[in-house]
Amino acid sequence: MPELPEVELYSRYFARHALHQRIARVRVLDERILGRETKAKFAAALRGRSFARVRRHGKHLFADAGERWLHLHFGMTGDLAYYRDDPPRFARVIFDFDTGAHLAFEDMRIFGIADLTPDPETYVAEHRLGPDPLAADFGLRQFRERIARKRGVVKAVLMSQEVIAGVGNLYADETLYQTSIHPKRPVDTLDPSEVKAIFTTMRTLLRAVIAQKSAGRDYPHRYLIPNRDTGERCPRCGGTIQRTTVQQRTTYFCARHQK
DNA sequence: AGGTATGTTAATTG
DNA sequence: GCAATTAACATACC
Repeated sequence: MPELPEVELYSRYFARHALHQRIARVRVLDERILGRETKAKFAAALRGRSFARVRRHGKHLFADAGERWLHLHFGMTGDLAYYRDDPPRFARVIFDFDTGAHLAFEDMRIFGIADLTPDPETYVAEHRLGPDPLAADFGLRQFRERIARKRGVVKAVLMSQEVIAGVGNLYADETLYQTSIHPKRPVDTLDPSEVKAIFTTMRTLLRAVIAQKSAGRDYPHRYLIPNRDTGERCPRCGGTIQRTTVQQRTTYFCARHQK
């Protein structure tokens, strides 16, 4: 279930449980999760080491293992599980720590990836990821510059990981819903105040969801997310929630107040 | 049985 | 070169 806020929670979970323990063994249960990395190289790079710290960039998680960093991407169904007894059903890679505990990277659909990278900066550069919208040095000016170079519909731009890294289908819809902008508005028709509203709303939203979820709470009722269904009543204006498609992704919006 | 699912990439078409 | 579209990846659920 991973967009930026979820990966931020995974990252905190990783940091809370899985640092500073010697990795006694690396078990790759399904090699497809490694991408083009080989099982032998992957295991050899991590075995005997320990994770010193974690970093997140967009939807990507990195864990420092000394020579190299472990890189995790969670696809649609990735998750982490730290446990002592029974591994999760869809565990694809398991790190056995010498403490007797285990960290599993699980991913039912295997759209995610677990591999190695020299460091997060290298990965971000190689994959042309845009800035993380919650990074301390990410600002409105930068957001404007990056958006100004794009064409096409606004939702596609928000979801493009090269523009900004971390927003996916749900939070793109939610951001546009909260800013009253139609997901199919051509991005070059947005006026400066709308771009600013997207910037501010998106960051507030991402932070709020992190806080909300880390406190174990559900999405607020006034969000679009819990009302993502054709024919639902818009909790903001009483309009009707409609469905369309953008970039092959199901898109919900309020037909009354999103223009 | 068919449609859908919080993601990404490659190939194709305009 | 860019944007839109389609397919592919793999699995479960309703």
